[in-house]
Parts: sequence; C-alpha cells; structure tokens
Amino acid sequence: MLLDIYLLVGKIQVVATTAEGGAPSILDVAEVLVQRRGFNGFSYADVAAELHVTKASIHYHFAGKADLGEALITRYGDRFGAALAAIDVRLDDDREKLAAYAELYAGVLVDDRMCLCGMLAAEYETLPEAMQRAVERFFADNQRWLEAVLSSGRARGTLAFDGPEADAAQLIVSGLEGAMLVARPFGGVERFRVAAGRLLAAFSA
Amino acid sequence: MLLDIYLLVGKIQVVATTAEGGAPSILDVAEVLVQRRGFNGFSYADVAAELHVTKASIHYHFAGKADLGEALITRYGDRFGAALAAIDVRLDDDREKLAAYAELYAGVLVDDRMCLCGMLAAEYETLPEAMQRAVERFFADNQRWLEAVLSSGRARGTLAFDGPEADAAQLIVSGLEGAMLVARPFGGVERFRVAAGRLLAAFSA
DNA sequence: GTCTATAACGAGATAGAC
DNA sequence: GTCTATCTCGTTATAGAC
Repeated sequence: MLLDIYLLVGKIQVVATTAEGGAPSILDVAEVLVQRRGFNGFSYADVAAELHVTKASIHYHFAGKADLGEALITRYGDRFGAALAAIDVRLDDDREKLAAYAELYAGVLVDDRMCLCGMLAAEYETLPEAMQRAVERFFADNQRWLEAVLSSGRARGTLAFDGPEADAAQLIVSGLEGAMLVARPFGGVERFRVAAGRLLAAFSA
Repeated sequence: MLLDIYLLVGKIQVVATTAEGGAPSILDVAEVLVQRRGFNGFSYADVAAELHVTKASIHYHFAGKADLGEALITRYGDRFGAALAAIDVRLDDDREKLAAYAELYAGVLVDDRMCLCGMLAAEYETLPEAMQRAVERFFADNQRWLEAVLSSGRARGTLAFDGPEADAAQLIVSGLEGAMLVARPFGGVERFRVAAGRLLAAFSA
C-alpha cells in the first residue's frame, strides 16, 4: 500500500529554519512569515523585530519588499529543486518517489506553514510581476519533475493512470497544494495525510 | 464518462455580481475583491471607489473590516448552501451531483476569482477569530454534503471508493480548492477542468 | 445614509551619522 | 552593516455637519 511506503520514507527537508545551523537570516525569518501569514500579511517591521535589528537594516540587504519576495521564491525553488534531485538519487521506485514528494509537502505543513508558492498563488494578483513569474516557474518545475516520474513509472509498470502524464501531474500538484491549504484551518496534518495518501494510491499500478 | 456529464450540467451560480440584477452592493464589491486579492489585499477605499461613495459610508454599514469579512463569509456560505440544495433538488444521480459540485467551483474560477473560503484559508492565521470560525463552518458544511452524496452513491452502486466517506470527501474538497488555487497563476481554467475531471472520475463506479 | 474632515497608526522607504 | 530620524503614503476608524 502506497500510504505505508509514504509514511516510511525518510525526511528530505524543504524547510530550513536557519541557513546551516547558525543564526536565522532575513530570508529565513521572512520565509516563515510569508508561509504562515502571506506576502501581504507581514512587514519589514516583523522581520526586523524577530532579528532584533531595525527596518533600515533590512532595507540595506533588500532594497524593497519586491526584491525580498523575489529572493524568497528563488531560494525556495532552489531548495525544492535540490530536494527533488535528492529524491532521484536516493530512490529508484517511482511510487516511492511520489510518496517522498508528498512527504516534502507534509514536512512544511507540520511546521504550520503553507507551501510558499501555494500561499503566493492565492495572492498572485497583488504580487509584483517578477514575483508572479517566479511563482509560475516553481509550478512549471514541479510539473516537469512529476511528469518524468509518472512517465518512468508507467513505462516500468509500477504506476498506472489514464491520459497524458501532464494531466496526472496537474492533479497531483493541485491535490497536494489544496490539501495543505484546507488542512491548516480544517483538519490539520491528519487531513493532509489522508488526502495525499488517497490521491497517490490512485496512481499505483 | 464523468467528465462529459460534468461539462453538460447546467450552471448553478455561486457568484452574484449584483444582488438581484440591481446595483452592486458593498458585499458584492467586497466579495470579488477578497476573492481576487485576498482579505489583506483590499481596503475600504477600494470598495468605496468602486461604488462612488466615501469610506465613511462603508463604515456606516459595516463598522469594521472584521464585520464586513464576517458578513461576507456568511452570505457566501448561505449562497453555497442554497446551490447545494438546488443540486439535490435538480439531480438524482450522485455522480452528476459531484459533477455539478465541481461546476460550482468552475463557475467561480472563470470569473477570475478564487473560492472565497479557499482564499481565506490561505490568510487564516491573520483573520479575526469570528472569521476563522466562519471559514471552518464553510468547510464543515461542504464536507457534510459531500459525505451524504458519497454515501448515497456507494449504496446505490453508482460511486465506488475505498474507506470512509469522510476521507473521500476530504480529497474532493482539497483537490478542487487546490486546482482553483494553482489554476489562476498556472494553467488557467483548462487546468482546473482537467484536474477536476480526473479527480471525480476516480470515484465513478 | 452620505458627506467632509481628521485623527491615529503602521507600512515602505530614504538620508546620513556611526 | 547597523543605527536614529524622518518622510510619505495608505489604511482603519471616528466626529459631526448636511
């Protein structure tokens, strides 16, 4: 059963509280604030207070909020991409890869965070254009990775589904993002695990 | 095929641009603003400008933003509930009911809106408590209706799925909310229809 | 019920000393 | 690279005239 595998898979972190065990950086603090409260729900003052510095100091490193936001998505996307590459190295079975992919999301949710780009997807219309483009890239990258896994799994006979890989990949991204979105106000991590488990089970051959 | 039915089902509106064909009300304008930009992404000034009145006039009807937000969710939930009741009256087949449910979401998305409570789910942590409770009620009501449909469909042999109705209902809500969330920045209504169609097809007996 | 006026506050941002 | 000080603007909200 896919759900069992999924629960056994070791954690590959997307969440980084601190850069490498040191003091949290501006990006670390801003990231968790955006994931919990949204880009329109936090301010330079929030970041500054958390780091015990002044707002002016934050402006020295990131001239404007749009710059900070862009850097946030880039770093998140890079870290996510690295986690996907690590999955490719560590696991061979495509069902296990999908389970590990879902676990990436779960690891974010248990920290009471929404996926950064899921959160920004909600606020999409209010974002500076550079941030909008960066959010699109994030989803495109996820889509590409999932299509490769789905294609491989189908060829090897470990995954089964109708229609193009692209359609199946869309459902997986949507399902996991939606499960995170709804789980925070309603149902919690348990709800996420149920939805993710059922979702992926539908692709197991 | 479920997808075909789903495309043929007539529209039951959740979106109301104007109350009943008259001039748009404060709630009408505020609703679309929240659905497009989020609760933290609009202001009294935006509503006032759209209605060609002053901010003070809005405060006369809704003393604070929290009051406006609460009224918004209540009305949306009532309208959604009425749409679900209308589906129950109009349709008998539970597969068609699920398709009509998905079409409710699609009707919101084509107007470039996110589900009101999906949007508020993202901003959940920043909302006044009364609004948080109202968002939870919305999801609980959806959950309840879906469970009844799933239960009936399984008993009649038109729907098939493993495990409790509650788990299946969670996946449906999550999948549709997520498909809406991601579709706006990435993929559009086409993406939503693909994801929704595949999602519901998995429940067809 | 809508207006003008304004208060009170916070957000994003900059200048310039240290 | 961080600070103090300040500026400008938008936002929520209220007082009181019409």
